[in-house]
Amino acid sequence: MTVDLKYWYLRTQVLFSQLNTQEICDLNVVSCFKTAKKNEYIYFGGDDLDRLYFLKQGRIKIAFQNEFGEEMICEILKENDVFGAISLQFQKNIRQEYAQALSNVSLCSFTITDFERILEKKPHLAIQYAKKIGEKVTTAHNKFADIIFKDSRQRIINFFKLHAEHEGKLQNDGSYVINMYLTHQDIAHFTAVSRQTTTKIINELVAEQKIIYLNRKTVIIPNLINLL
Amino acid sequence: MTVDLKYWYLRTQVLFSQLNTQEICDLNVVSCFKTAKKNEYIYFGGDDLDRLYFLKQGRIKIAFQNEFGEEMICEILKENDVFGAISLQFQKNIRQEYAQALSNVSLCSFTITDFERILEKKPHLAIQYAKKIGEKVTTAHNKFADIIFKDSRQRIINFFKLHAEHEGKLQNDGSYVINMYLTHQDIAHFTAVSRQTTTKIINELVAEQKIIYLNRKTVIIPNLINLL
DNA sequence: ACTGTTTTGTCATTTAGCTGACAATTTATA
DNA sequence: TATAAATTGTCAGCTAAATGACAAAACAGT
Repeated sequence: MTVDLKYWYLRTQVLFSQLNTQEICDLNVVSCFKTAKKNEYIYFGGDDLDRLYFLKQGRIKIAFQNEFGEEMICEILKENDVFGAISLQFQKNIRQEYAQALSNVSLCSFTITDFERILEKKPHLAIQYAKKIGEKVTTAHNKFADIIFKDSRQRIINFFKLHAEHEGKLQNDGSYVINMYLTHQDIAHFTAVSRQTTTKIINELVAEQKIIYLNRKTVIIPNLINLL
Repeated sequence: MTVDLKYWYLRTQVLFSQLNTQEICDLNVVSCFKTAKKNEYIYFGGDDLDRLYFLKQGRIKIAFQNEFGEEMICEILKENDVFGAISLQFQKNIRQEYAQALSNVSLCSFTITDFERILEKKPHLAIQYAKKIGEKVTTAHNKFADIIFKDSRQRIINFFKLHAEHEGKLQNDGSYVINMYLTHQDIAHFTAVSRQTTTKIINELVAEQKIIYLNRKTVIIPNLINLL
């Protein structure tokens, strides 16, 4: 990869957008660019416990598996999101967590020591980083409340709401068109509902015209308010 | 409060421990000290959405309520923990979250703008802060996996394990003595188990001698390995 | 167009844990 | 020390959703 392309990569990463060329250059010294194909693992279990990843393009999921291989999806991340050793510490207890590409992805990564060295020099970057991580806490707590307080139907409805907000393109008529790259099984893992129940509920929502599956990859939500 | 006492307060806060006197002095200008009695709310719903709190002493819980007033405990925090507007952004969607004192507490708080101004000048502090927040994400994700993968018994066992690690005093014989300031109801809210089931399971664990309730305020865990 | 694989659809059965209801016990307060 | 309040103990009945087991449909690769 050329140096120019590396500049461009980092410059267009929102978190790093306010750095000047010299600063970007400093970053490049220790940065590492990478692409991965759909379904590839970025890290799995004990891999790279000291690495921090910035998603440049594509979608990945952060998930856990239990001893029976059952999956639970914590987060679905898109461009400009960060994952990996986000607490900038070597993580021992994280062996059951992994990151897997949901599409072809491109990303860059740093070791936590390199990244910390950079943050030492760029307080503003450190603040932006702290904000990003803080948002993750809020997201996690909200998802938590969802699981505890809401039944399976409400959780799946909430999934479509969130997905419309993150992935949907708002049309003139107020509807959202969503590129649906997740299967029922994925949605089930994200909402902590069984696959069968997920299918049943989605079909109910389709029957109620609250969501429309044009095909397996395209969903329309005619009215987000009416969905809830 | 005297200036000297304020110094002491901040100096002994782990996060601020590496600052020199001048820097502490800078912090003091915008800091705000406060105490609260047991059961008092530090913030509730839409209160102080732009404030960040550092717990100096005591215990507080971060919890949510649903529309029926049912509670769910996200986190139980002790000295040196941080809470409130941790993402350093005015939080709109956080109205159902609140912080309540589980004991008499003392804490200091900053507005997010004041705190950010300080972080701008102290990159190291910003990094320490980011680490602290990062740990919250890990904690939340682990708790998540717990709720999804484990049954009520395992969740309650895990609660006692965590509580032993955070609150227990390790004895010579390998047992932990825990100051138990939480009721069955609190444990139920923390583990997302009903109060009745919590009581039943705790009594099972007591019968199995895995935990010993000396009285309602003192629990002994003879052997942490054996508990799991 | 054919064929294997993935995804979705459906249902009968089972179950973990909630709910409500009340008693017993412990702790706080007058 | 008496009384009220909070906490814990117990149980029968209920229910949301998981499970397992297939069938149908859609999709992907050749």
